[in-house]
Amino acid sequence: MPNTMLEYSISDLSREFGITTRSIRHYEDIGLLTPQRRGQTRIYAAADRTKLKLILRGKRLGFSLEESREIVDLYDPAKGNTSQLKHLIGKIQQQREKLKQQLNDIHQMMHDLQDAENSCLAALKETG
Amino acid sequence: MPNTMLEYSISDLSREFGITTRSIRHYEDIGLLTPQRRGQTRIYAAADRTKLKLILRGKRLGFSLEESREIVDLYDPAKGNTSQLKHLIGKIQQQREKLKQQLNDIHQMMHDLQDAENSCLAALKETG
DNA sequence: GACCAGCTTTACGTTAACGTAAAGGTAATC
DNA sequence: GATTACCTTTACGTTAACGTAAAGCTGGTC
Repeated sequence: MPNTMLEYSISDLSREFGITTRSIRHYEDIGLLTPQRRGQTRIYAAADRTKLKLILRGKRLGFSLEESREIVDLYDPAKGNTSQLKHLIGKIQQQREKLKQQLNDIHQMMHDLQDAENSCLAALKETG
Repeated sequence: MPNTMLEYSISDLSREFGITTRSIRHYEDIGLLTPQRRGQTRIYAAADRTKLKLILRGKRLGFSLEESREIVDLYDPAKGNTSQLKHLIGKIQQQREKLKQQLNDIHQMMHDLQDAENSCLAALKETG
């Protein structure tokens, strides 16, 4: 149902992603989403849905909405002149560096979890 | 200087990690750190420093302080009876699942960044 | 003994990201 | 035509994670 549709209501999206309509409207309030209107009712297109996915992925990675804006802006850039393009590539590289740091942190944490589990298992074997 | 020391002042730690003393005291307020005292002055041991590292790593991964508490609690657990140990292993597994989701998100985002960069580079070749 | 650097507590202020309530419009259904 | 199920706007409230200011103790130095 979700991916082949042409348009979505606000509750379609709220149901699909398990968030409130208030959140979706909030993202619009700060300019992260700009859905069409039919009368006064919001109509979301596939591109809006994609942006919402990017926002929520950002949230899972601990991004603020302003940080997610950078990601969303990369999704439909102005495609202007050369210097803008080079600026964009710079932004992309920045995001990469941030993700690399997070990858590093995750690996460290995974390692620590392994240590913790090992000592748990050892303690279990001692006790019997 | 940092790693071989026996004790640290609050400003030692704030300097090393680039955070304010207010933050460090805040972590103590909510029970994430419990340094010794000399008089009324806080004295931090290596274990406190390690906990602080865990907290800050959690922050970089978007963990709330309450979520980081789970990680810190894994670092020096009560090591009680069998059922507590099994509970602990459950917690560890939960953290692993969360990190796996984050790994997934990072890989997706890396992929998207690659796409974005490619279309930038393509646009640059057209123009230039 | 005045001064400074660094420590302390208390307490009110701030920002992000929504939650929640109030009041009302619209369109299909019983 | 009244109920139901959506949608809307406006606006005040809430929580986490500190920021910031005020006021004061403490130990060394000029």
